Amino acid sequence: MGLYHLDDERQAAVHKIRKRVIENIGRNMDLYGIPVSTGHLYGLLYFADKPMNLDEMGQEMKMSKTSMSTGVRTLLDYKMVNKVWEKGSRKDLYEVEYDWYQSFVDFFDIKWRKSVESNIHVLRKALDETEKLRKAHEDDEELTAVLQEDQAKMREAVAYYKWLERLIDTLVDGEIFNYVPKEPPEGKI
Amino acid sequence: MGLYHLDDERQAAVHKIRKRVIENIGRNMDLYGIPVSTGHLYGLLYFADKPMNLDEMGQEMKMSKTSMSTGVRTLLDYKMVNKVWEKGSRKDLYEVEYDWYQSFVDFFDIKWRKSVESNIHVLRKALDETEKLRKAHEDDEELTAVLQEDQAKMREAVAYYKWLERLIDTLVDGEIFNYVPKEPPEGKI
DNA sequence: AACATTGTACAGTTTTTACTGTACGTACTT
DNA sequence: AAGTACGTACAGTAAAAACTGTACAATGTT
Repeated sequence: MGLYHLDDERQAAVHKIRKRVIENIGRNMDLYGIPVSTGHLYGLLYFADKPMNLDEMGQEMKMSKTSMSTGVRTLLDYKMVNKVWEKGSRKDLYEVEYDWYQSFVDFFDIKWRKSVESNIHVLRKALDETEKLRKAHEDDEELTAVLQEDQAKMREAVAYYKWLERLIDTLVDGEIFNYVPKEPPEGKI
Repeated sequence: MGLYHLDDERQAAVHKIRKRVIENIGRNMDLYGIPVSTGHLYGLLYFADKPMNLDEMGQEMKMSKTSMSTGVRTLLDYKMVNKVWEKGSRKDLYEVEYDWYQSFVDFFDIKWRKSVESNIHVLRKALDETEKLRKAHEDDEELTAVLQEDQAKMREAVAYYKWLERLIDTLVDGEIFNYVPKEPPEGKI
């Protein structure tokens, strides 16, 4: 973590402060459906002042290299960390994506959009089948009533998901920042 | 589910269509950190044409009443279902919140906001401690460099979380729908 | 007051998820 | 080509989460 040139006491003090932040980040990362330990890994990388390799991570996290491998892969899938190329080193190096706004957007673009698309697809298909069934039994008033109810609900659902898609679009194209602007960090310049 | 007056074949056809939708909703519900089975429960309630009690749910889901109880509680916490009062019945009745936009907003207002607040709190505290540590060792250039780096990162993080708070605000106060408007459901009037 | 019904706390079980160690494929080095 | 270093697939183990059955408190009924 690049602070081993400090004397032990001061190093420990820095570590202690970082640790609480890292653990909090890790804990809250379950919002993204990410295991706590992978969240910790993220936190570790967040404070690292240079890209890390799997062995270094394992050492710091006191976990197996295999776990680091899978953890990093998860974070890569979410684009929360990036692979870094460094001449000389044969090891793969990773660093966090420091643009958290981008990470937030990517999360929705990756996970939520997939879910939304799948839901719309299934609903469209169900609407189709419902319509067929309805037409095949137009004389059956009870059935018609049930099917129309279902159709109304499913059309509402599709409308909602399409809204969600548009919302994700405004995130991805950055338009959201016109509505809800970023502000510069507070504190000394 | 209110369709037992239909003949068996047609009833089965309706069930089959609903089932796939329900399962998809359930599966995608893990985005909210909700167990798949609770997602299914939600789907069941979604298609129910009247509020259900725990025994009915257990029967349909082929699961224990205890599980229904905890499942419903989870959904209540997220405001995805509402408790309904019906004179006569001693049993508690529940129905889904059909306003999915509202459910979406509530989810962020409840889960994300809590997380954001906790993160800001921890970061502010860490920034404080960092500042104290820095002032106590102003002669130590190495330490100062490390701490300033950490401070810069944490201030960025706070700025991001404050943005997230404002985003959630626009969801909660409904302003988001001025930017990304709802559209009426498609299909026949 | 005795009895019945309902929801849930809690302990125990099952199922799922996270983690580890080994073994191996790939790619670089000599 | 043999040797070495690296990342990950895979099988097994440990830990966590979901689920069930029983017991009981709260509330309503007779």
